[in-house]
Amino acid sequence: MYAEVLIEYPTKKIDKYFTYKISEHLINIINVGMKVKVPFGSKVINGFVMQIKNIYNEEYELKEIIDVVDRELILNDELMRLGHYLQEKTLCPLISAYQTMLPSSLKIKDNNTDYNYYKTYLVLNKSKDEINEYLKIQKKETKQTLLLKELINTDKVLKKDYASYVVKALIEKELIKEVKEQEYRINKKSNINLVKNKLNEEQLNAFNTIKNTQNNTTFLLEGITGSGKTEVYLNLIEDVIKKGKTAIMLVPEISLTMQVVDRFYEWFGENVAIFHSALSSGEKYDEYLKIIRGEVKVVVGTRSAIFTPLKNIGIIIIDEEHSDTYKQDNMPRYNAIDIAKVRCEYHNCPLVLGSATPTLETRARAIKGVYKHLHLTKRAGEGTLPTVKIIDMVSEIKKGNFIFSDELIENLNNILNNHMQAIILLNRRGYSTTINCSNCGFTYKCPNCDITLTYHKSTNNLRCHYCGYTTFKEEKCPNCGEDGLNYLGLGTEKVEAELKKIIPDARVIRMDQDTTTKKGAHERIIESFKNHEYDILLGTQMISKGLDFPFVTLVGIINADNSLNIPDFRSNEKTFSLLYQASGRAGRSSYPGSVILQTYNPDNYVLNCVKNNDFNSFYNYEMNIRKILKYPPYYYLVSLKIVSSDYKTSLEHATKICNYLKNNIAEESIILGPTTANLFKLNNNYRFQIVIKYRFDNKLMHILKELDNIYLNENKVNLEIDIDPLHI
DNA sequence: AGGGCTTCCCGA
DNA sequence: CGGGAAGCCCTC
Repeated sequence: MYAEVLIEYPTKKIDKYFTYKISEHLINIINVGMKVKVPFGSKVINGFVMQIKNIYNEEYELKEIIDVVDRELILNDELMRLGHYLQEKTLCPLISAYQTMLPSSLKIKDNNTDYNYYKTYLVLNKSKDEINEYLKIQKKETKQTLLLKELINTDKVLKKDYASYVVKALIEKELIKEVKEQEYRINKKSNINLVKNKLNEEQLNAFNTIKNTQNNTTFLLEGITGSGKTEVYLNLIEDVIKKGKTAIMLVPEISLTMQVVDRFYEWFGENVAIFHSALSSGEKYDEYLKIIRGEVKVVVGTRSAIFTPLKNIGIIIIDEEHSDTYKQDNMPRYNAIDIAKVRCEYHNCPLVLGSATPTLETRARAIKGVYKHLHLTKRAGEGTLPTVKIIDMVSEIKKGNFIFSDELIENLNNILNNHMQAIILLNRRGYSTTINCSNCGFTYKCPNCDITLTYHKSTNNLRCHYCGYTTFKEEKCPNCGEDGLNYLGLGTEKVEAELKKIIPDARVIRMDQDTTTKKGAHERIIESFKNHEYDILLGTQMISKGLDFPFVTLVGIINADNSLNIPDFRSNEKTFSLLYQASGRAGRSSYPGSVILQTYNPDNYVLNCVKNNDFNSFYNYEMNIRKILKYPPYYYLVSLKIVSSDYKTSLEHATKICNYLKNNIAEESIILGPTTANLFKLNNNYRFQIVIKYRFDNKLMHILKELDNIYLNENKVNLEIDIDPLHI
């Protein structure tokens, strides 16, 4: 017997099958989809068995498969197919497709690590009668006799709960022994006192419509913030489980969605596996084992959870479907929504996309009838939508208010007096975004990237938010030596400092990338804010998503136009969704909420749509722009980035590729570029970009594949092709 | 990817 | 002529 093996080097150059002999003792063990250890060149490396064959015309002598890495963790038929789909759609090496589908703990180089987690228990080593006999002849009660009695009653106890010398003595007397049992690191039980909120009419309607669908329809569940989408999901999954099937639910970022996850544990307890990058590799391994052993019915996780090998899937739900975390921005550049569609087709089950602010693409499809459109227009429970007020910062600055408007301060003070809570959003971390010298014009810039460095006051250093370059800040200008350094631009750190000056009594907690680097930091911040240990939660966009705090009645948004000025065709959409979602954090319980939106463009259409809670108007306005400018959903996009450490090489190849495309792709398709990419210099690499806009182009994929192959063998230039990019 | 082998360039 | 860097090719 012979096996075709795909080697675990994620390079396109060796992304092909290598034939190995299967030795006698492995013939009945090795299966398609298994991970095996093989000799490759001078090394021993892991690979996946892709095919098994009976015959091989011996062109040259074959090597033998050394061993099987794991007998349980294998790619099933569905995942094997998905791998080919990924390769085809994203032009990635097949091996990287399979690598993203399996948790990283399975990619370890040496396979001597046992990821299984054991607990040691103590059990009796003799019959209970014998032990009773022994106890009778003991004169007095000791720790040893107590443990023996305990074991007569309960059969088994945890070793670590008892003093080691007691255990040791009893083991030496051969009265008890140790047993090791494999345990899962994460073990949650469902809540017996679970309160299930009654669904309102709209929720019930959505629930019933989806529940009664037995084919692979895609639904858009468009529900305003606080309309109780999660309750609909929970009921749907409960129903699917009743039917003996399983479910996957994707969320943007688990650490920010812990509130939702806890709700899942309450409902489904040990039937839930969670799956996200913040798990330790051991935890990840355990959760994966539960899934592969068929011990869980529900998987809740981030992007990569879409690949978990649940069998007999009855529904896939993607919450906050507009989130850009569903698209991976390195190889393979896949979108979890596309994968979900393929899997739903395979299992012939419904796909639910939920959001208050779906992407224009999704909504357009729903309106066209490609997806089934369901609406939740009312807040569940007692909540009402907040009132939004736009503040013109141009006139505030004339009054000397550079960061906070009078009205925001006044409202914050009211919040404190009424023992309520507030959220302040500023979508930029650090202290100030630029430091420059008023004397000579010097600006701190990243030596590797084409960007100014952000000043972080707490650590007194300057950082590049793209490549991580860090340097210390001098007291005087490093260029002219004068005392002329100015701090321009606003970050969360500075807002925090200002807030402490203006409202010294307020207890402020800041949440951004800098305060959440440690494991569990998100949860701690959210928990302590929920427990009202703080009055104000200040943070970047990570505080805008899905959080539910009943006492938050004010949301303040500083520099609401920040993200409008990013040069990307989606910046309006991103801004609308960020501000709308952030606003939705206010007034989620019986206390009415309000939102203060500070901007330098008070007349901006997008901001006024946020103010009026009017997604519909925003949608029509933005669709019109997309139509005129020929962007999605009217056109599809492909982005090609040409990257080289040498400026000239990069430009030359960009021009060459551009000409090649112009001569080969469909005439109606549009080519933009080559232009310098958004971050022209990144990590000392010069980046040019070409964008293709097309509607129908049956030659395009073939041409892209061809280009991709040509650039495999170029080592001075890299070509990165992104199909359906989220950003250009 | 990583190792081995070939090629090519420059100083002695 | 020799050595070292750079490029090329192979891995079942």
